[in-house]
Amino acid sequence: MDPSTRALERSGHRVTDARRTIASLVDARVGHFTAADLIADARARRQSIGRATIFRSLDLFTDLRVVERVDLPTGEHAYVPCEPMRQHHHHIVCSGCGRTTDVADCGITAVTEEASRRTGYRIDNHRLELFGLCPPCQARVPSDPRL
Amino acid sequence: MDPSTRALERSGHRVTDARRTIASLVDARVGHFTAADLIADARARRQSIGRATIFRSLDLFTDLRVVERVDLPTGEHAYVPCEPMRQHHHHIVCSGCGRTTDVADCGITAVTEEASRRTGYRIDNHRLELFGLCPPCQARVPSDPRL
DNA sequence: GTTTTTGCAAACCATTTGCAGGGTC
DNA sequence: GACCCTGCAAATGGTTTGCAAAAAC
Repeated sequence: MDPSTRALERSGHRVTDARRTIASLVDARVGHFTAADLIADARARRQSIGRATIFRSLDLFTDLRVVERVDLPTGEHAYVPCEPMRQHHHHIVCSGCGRTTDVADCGITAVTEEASRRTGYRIDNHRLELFGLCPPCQARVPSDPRL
Repeated sequence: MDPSTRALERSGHRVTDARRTIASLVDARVGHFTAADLIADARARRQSIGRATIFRSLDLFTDLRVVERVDLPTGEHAYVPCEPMRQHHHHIVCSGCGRTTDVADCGITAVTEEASRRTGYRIDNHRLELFGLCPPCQARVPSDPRL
């Protein structure tokens, strides 16, 4: 059974056709995607799922940590598939192909502690998103910043 | 002359009533605010400014680095007033009062380098946002996580 | 059988655009 | 006077909601 379905069951949510379909659309995706992308995917597959259901399921999957929401530099709201196991991590988003890679804590704790020391804030939460080019995209276009 | 106006002049943009008004609305704000907030503020002051002008001016002020856009954990798009001088910095947003404080590089460069080493990505850009409680808000509510 | 979920359509909200008139340099 | 900027209203795009029917447990 796939992780999304298992997450649904464990959390007491119902396993429905729509949710199964959406989970498989998410699995088929490479890199980040938007709700609109999934809506288009569903239509392309001729699997009719209401727009509202897509949004509702993405919310649910976000709660279950099957996906995570990221805000792209453009302000667009996107989602990335996400290992539910991993506790705390960040995403590197490739601006070439959109693929994302998770990275665990790389010393960010030291940064938040330093910031806290400097400002007196009690820091409860942070968001770190990294943007760049993944190795294949670097190889493909060594010098061209677009794609 | 206030910094926003100076920024307009230096950049060759016209200094208009609408822009002056919006600059003063921004100055009057404490903490982060949305475009909708400014629209409401303008209406409250009975200074009629078209919605479109607010959006256009906020875009312009963002380019001029008079304000900066942040994405709140809720996904809301907000703006924070911002020292145009400071080159690279991040924001700490208080979840109590919304106030924000700038912090310069606190070792984040080491983090991005480490992430790059681990993943092979060429990291071009990053976004770090910190959320927590500012000192006054900690004092006001030592134990209550809300406000 | 009860409760949750879906699909639809409409509502909603934030943001953008086209364009004619008005203001700034 | 030329060009930039504004306001308006309409278009747009993304997201949410109410509700009755359908599905899951």
